[in-house]
Amino acid sequence: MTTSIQGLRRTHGCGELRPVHLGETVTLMGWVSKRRDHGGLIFVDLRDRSGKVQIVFSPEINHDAFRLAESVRSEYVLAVVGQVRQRPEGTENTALPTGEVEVEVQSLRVLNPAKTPPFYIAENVDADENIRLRYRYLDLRRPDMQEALILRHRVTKAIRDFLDERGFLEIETPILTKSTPEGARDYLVPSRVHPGEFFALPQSPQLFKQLLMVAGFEKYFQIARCFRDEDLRADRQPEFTQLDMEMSFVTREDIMDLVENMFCHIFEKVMGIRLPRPFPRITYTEAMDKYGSDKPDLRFGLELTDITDLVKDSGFKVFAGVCAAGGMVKGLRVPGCAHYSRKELDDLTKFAAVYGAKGLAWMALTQEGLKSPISKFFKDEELESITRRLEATTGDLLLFVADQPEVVAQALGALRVEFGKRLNLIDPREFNFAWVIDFPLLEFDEEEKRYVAIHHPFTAAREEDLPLLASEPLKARAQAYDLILNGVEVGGGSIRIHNRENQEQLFSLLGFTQEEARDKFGFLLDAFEYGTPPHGGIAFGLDRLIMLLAGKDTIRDVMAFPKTQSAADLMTQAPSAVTEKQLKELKLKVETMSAK
RNA sequence: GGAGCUGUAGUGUAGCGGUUAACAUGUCGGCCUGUCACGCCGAAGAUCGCGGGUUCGAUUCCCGUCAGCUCCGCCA
Repeated sequence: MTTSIQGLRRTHGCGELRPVHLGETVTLMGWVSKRRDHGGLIFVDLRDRSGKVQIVFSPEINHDAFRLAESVRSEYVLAVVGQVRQRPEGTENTALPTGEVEVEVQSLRVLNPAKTPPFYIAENVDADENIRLRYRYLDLRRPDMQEALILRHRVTKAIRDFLDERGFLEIETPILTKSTPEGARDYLVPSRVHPGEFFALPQSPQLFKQLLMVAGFEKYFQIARCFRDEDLRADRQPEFTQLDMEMSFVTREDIMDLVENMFCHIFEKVMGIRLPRPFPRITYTEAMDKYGSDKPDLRFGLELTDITDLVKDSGFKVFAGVCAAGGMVKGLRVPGCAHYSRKELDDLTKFAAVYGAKGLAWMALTQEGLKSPISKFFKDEELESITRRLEATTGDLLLFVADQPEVVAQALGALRVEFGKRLNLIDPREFNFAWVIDFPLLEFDEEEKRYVAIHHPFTAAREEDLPLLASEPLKARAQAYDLILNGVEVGGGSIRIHNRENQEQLFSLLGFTQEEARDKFGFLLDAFEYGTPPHGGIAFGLDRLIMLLAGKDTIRDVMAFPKTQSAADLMTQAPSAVTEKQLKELKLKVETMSAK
């Protein structure tokens, strides 16, 4: 019995068969999704990439095939030749696109048997992530994983078509590149030819794409793998994919306009959805004030309210003290939660504590009046003005955080999102795009006692804010923009610095000596002296975007072979130790070998 | 670096200071010609993640450790 497909040629995908194929003799190849053995009649759901179809084995059609089918099990790989026929009246399966027809099998070839898989190959597996990742090739056999990766292909295809149409060139940049300061930790690759020296894997193609602008390519894009050796999250993997773009002779408006058009194209082609344009814009300051986040989820309200001015002179020392120390007090009105128990409120306090809040004050507007452990510290008119400011009504719970502005934003911003979910204020079908603009150029890093770039060190300041760089650098705004979707940052970019003087000025603000700047970025500074066009660009986290389109909670579900939270590949067992010989060639010594 | 959750037949779960460790599903055997979560009968399948402690006795309580996940820090 051969296990090759010699002499056979697949004619259809399992999921393609319809009544129009009635009477046709077809050859199908695929996996056994399910076998139902009735003794004298065997049904098999045969699955391939295109879907499933029921095939029927009967001793009256082909006795040998029937006998062989008795030995077939889940995930066996079969080739069958048979005739498409109408299912008998009343036995159609409306749950299956192919449910009106079935294939009466005339001959069967078992191309490969299969061990019993460690979990079901089905739509909704509840299998342990451990097992899914270890047997990733089986996990990826599941229809919803296949759909996610097919969706991913269609998105990248739509992107390439769109950008090609507009004169963009896809150009590759090095994976083995130079380690640079700033930003994330680099993944390092030792050089055998240059012992003791290392390449770094790119955190992004940033510098190369700017140099492509210097080179005169004018419109560049790349679907680029990027690497960052930082701790993982549901939406962060050590290697991930960016849609990276850069353009010459453009303004911020040009870029934003192009990007909006591109997303409309993607959504129309892939999702069949027409996005409203233009995308709303919100300044960084407004986002932080109203939502406590630079990537607010705008699908629901629950805005934060500043009450610093109302409480700074109050008798409540906690609030007044924080205000006197340069802090602020903000409140969040949670509709209909005045009934929260002591325990629920304690849990909210713990929730806020994760984000650094030292406490969480609350007021409940119950039927019996205002309940709050802190109300006794306020005069009636103060309570009155607070509840009025928050537009509170009976049944509402008011939550307050008093702290430095960053802590208040983080803690209340997180509570806002939490209640958005708890109170079902979010429409899961909505795709809410927005731009966040006018980010500050710099922030002060308390640990390193120096300025650091919020976007990256190549971002240009807004023209009108250039003078501020010398006087009050923290007040200078950047020509930077982030694209957010449903509270997730899906992309960010900026107009870049394109002359040596401005770039050197920024490096010096960041605390680089001239020598350091020349050592790390000399090639860029040099390039700026050979006729560099004004340019700017943007990069998108492709994995995150696909995750949102696919309705998944983690980018692992839209990547073929992701890593665990400890940055390991459970299938290949990477990373792993290397031989002494390999180390020797690289002139490397490993200090401690943890025995695994 | 830190916090939390999870870890029990292949898989998903239940359980409890003393059990023959339960249920579903899968697997294996038997029966079954219209099922599609097929049905019926039967069987096998567990070092209760690992190590230590408390206890007469630990899967259960405590400590540690490993793995996975979520989050903070970190990261655009």
